[in-house]
Amino acid sequence: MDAIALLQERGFLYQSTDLERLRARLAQGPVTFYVGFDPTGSSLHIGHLLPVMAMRWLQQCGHRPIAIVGGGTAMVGDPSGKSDARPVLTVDEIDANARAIQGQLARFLDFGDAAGARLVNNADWLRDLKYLEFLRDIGRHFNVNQMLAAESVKQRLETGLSFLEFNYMLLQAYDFYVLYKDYNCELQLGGQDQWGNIVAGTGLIRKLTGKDAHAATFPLLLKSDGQKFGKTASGAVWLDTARTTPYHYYQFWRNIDDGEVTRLLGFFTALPMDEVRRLGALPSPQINRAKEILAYEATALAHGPAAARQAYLAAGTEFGFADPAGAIATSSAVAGIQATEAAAELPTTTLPKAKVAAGIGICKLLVDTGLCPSTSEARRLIKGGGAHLGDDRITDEKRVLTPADFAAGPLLLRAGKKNLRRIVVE
RNA sequence: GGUGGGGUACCGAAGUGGUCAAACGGGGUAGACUGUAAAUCUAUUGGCUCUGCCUUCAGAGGUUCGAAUCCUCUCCCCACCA
Repeated sequence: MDAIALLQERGFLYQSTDLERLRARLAQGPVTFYVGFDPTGSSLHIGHLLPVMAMRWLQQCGHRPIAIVGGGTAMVGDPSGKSDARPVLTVDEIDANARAIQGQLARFLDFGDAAGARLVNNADWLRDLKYLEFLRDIGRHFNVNQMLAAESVKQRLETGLSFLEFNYMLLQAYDFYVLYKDYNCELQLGGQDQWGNIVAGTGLIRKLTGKDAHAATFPLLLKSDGQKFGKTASGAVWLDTARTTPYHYYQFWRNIDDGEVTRLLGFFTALPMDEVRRLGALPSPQINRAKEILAYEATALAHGPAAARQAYLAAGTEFGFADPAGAIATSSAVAGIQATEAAAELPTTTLPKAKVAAGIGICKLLVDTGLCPSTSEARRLIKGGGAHLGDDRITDEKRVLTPADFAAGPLLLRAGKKNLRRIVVE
């Protein structure tokens, strides 16, 4: 299949170097391409996912992904599209982060055999750079006037940026050159805010080798109201299950705006596009089925079908299923899950018997279960009428739970509509 | 290096001796309405053993009955000049 057509149809392409040449090159045979990831955190989040999905498609089309973690560049800081410089990390932190990130990428990409995806750390060639040699061989090819014209730099010129940050473009261009030279990497992909840095790379390659490399960018993912995508209440939605449970991951996708459904199905699921368009166009209440499918598919990709199934059942048990009769056709595996098999896969907290016998304050319980970050927050929640025990609203913040409360079995403690915890005594 | 202006809660931004846990906006959370949506409206938004107490206004000292507000030193940022 024409990889360009596929990416275009799914909405992945924002801008690129000569598209027809790129298309022709991709049709010719396997192309090695790369995307840079920032190792300043130990986990990817949903904001990183768009490039990852694009890499996945390209790999399935027979091309070879390189994920490069900026171990060297992370020690510098990047002005692109950010109002502030990045934090500077130690070598050990960066290495640990890189390993964690590779583990997450492995769920989406095949790192398997020699022809599989690769993870490369640019520290391998940046750390030993000699300044004078770099200036002489690389620096001479950069025109400061052009660099200043780059949008990412322009913005920072208003607040000021250091020479060190300004150099980021050279380093990223150099990365591309090294990959081109040593890894036969012909294509760089990145967010649209990276465009300046990316074409700096193709420019450098042309000057140094006379050859043309390719480049393309992804659109910036924003919610329809212009807010940043992938942020929720508790911050980013992470791929690390310790930070964002599969259930919450599922819930993030399940609660997406109506208007985003088509776009997100295209980006974050592997469903055929005609189905994506059909699902995204579903009218008012049925659109919820499309969101369930999106949530299931996205969770299955990130955490596996078993976790996705559990999340789907847990959420459905709590909030109801959008299409229990299966009236809406879909090729998604979610169709095979019977709503009736809904087991209570709810997040559960177990309390020791002795603790309950002594009586446990409701505020303390809210905090212990992780539903509230502090006692004050728990009190506020209760005052605001957002705390429920089963179907009963909790009105007394001093309420103490005793064994009698558990006589009828496990209790369901809820903070707001969407956060709940099953409480079991043993 | 010089001169001037700044560093306030999640972010932006008021406050310039007591009435300041600190206006206002954004963001978050909760409630109502709904479709586990959006929009809207309302409440809330440092912590706690909560009619009170404790810790916050870059950091460290000091003045004062009392400081985010005054003084001293330190660190960082910005603008202009060199």
